[in-house]
Amino acid sequence: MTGVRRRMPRQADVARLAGVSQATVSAVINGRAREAGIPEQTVRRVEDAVRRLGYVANAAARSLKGKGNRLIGVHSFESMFPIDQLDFYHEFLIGIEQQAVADGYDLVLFASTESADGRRHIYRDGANRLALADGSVLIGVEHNASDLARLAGEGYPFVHIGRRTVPDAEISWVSADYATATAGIVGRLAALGHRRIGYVTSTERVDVHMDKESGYRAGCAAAGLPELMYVVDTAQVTDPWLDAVLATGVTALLLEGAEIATLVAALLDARGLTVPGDLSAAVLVNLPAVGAPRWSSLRIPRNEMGRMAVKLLIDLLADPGATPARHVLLPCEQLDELTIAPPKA
Amino acid sequence: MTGVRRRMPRQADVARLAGVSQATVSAVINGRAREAGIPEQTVRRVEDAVRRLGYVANAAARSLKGKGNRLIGVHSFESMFPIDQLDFYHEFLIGIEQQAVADGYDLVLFASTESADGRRHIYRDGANRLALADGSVLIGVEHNASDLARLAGEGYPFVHIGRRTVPDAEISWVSADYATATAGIVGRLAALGHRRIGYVTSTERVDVHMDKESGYRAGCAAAGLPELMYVVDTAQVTDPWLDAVLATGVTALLLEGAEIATLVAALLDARGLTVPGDLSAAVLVNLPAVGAPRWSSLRIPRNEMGRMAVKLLIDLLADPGATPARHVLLPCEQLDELTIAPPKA
DNA sequence: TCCGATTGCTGATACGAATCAGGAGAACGT
DNA sequence: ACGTTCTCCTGATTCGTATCAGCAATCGGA
Repeated sequence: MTGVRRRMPRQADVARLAGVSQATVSAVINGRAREAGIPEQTVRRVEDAVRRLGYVANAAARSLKGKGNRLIGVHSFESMFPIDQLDFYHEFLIGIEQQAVADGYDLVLFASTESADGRRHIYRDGANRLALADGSVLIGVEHNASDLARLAGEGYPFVHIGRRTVPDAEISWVSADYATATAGIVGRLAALGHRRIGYVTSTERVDVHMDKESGYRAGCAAAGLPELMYVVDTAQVTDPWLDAVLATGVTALLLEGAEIATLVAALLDARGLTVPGDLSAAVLVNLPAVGAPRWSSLRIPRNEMGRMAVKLLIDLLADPGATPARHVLLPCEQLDELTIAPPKA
Repeated sequence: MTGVRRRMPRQADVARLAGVSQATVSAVINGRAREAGIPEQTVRRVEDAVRRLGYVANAAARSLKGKGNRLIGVHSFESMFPIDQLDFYHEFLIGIEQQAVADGYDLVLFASTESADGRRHIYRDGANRLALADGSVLIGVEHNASDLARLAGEGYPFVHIGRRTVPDAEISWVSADYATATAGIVGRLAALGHRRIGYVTSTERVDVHMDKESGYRAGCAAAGLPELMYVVDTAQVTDPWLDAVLATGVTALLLEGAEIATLVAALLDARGLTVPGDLSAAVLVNLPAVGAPRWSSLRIPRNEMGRMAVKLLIDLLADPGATPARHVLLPCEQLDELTIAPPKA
């Protein structure tokens, strides 16, 4: 830094130099000169003074006056830049940033609310940090239903990435359309000739799981197939369990997540069964692009979700009165058919 | 959202609820309660009201009054989350976020200043957007010397990631110590027996390049070797050029960046020369962890640089008066010796 | 010549928080 | 009983900008 931080010139200084009032300077600077009926002459005098003094508008004062400060908050319930899941938040952020740029908003990453255990809270000292921004996009795998409910109750505008239902609160969200995607996979398997398609899901029945479940049911119904659901936690995925599953005559399995998939793969491998030779399978999450075993799985449109969340939020901000919660489902592609094939004859 | 979006509560609202004056609320909130002789009783009443209303200080008003708002800006001259260079900004951001969390600051990503051509400016409509944050960390490959000089001239506190010299302005920065790293590689090559070590650098002589050059010179001087510099732009990296280079009897080459390295590799390959069998080589940048050809190269401590930039900035903020610019060089490791070997006998 | 409209501004005020001078009331000393 | 000190606050003002009501001067028309 070169100089001492000398007092910045303000509109009053410009006004004095140009021989007009501060209000006139404001009008000229904000391009309201015509509208305010200020002649070219005066405009030039003011612009000249601005240049001579190197006047720069004070952002704080400006946003204090104006309604918002064109700041969109981004809050996650975990560290935003985790080293081990590089692409998880990253892709959402790309989308969020793109849309923010497009609409002329800046982003505030709320990081300061991390407690000793690494979890992040919206409220600190009982105060809502997010309120600093005009509105916020929340991302989080973890639930923090009470924070969410409170936030919604306060009427603070926010959009959640990922469907979230919280008792006593209507929350706006953007989500991937898991239901349709899951139904689509069931349909695809049915078209290939599968008649008994199983669905292995997790015991934590969070919103995402419920979406997939309803998609599975819809898919089975549409294809006239029986529902064969297996609700397990990872500790239960053992040989006897697999025996029981296979005994039901399934020729294809939908698997909830990477962990279950890995376990099932190991068990199948141990008894010499191949995928998709002996059994078709698809994993209902977005597996990382690189990484050991490849599966038929889903592509979650993270970038689009980020973009849409910001769009939705800006909509919400523009809407002055009370707004019902809004929801957007984005199509979720099936990635490929690596581990899907017609049933064994 | 459930409720109508009511006006954000202000200190006056808190005051009314707590049955005190706005001034008292301000004192309590700023921890000046003792000092102002406000009894525990009243403090608790105020804190209670704050909590009940979900009051949060208005950042604009606060910074208008000359107080900080615990916001650190991050500004890059290009898009912060570019798809093609996933790890470039990302690692800096990890470091920046970590340090910000540690010191209880939030981050503002200044994205809104993107012009149609995708470049980002600090000034928009003549106003310094960054002024919203207490200080900023700037990252950028691109130069925008005039913006930087202006910012420095205004006395706005910022730290640049990457060494930047700008005429007529003293800029604080954090940089990788390219000079020492380069000298180290020269030394290592000399120790392996190389007597003629060439240095291929780019015609854009920006600060980073100058650092490496001085390291190269220092390394040569220390080892008593001649300086063999080749300043080229990529269009010049052709067969005749390589002939000329090899004619000088070099047994090892330092290469400025990935692009030059790729071109040189292709030319060497075409004439059946191997690296490091026939020629040792090292690339003086941080090559991506994954990607086709592996080279001996540098590891730039991006995480640490991000952390240090924030630390430095917070120091700067704490220092009230005029501060001379501060500079930090972080050690920059040589990654490995993949393409370095003793000279051919 | 007087009325109304238009031009070209200005003064006052609000935004929300911080700060400072000061003041009411209680407690204490003499 | 009266001055002094303390405790616990409050009112008024400030930061720099935006906005709005309004005003003086000029002009056009009848």
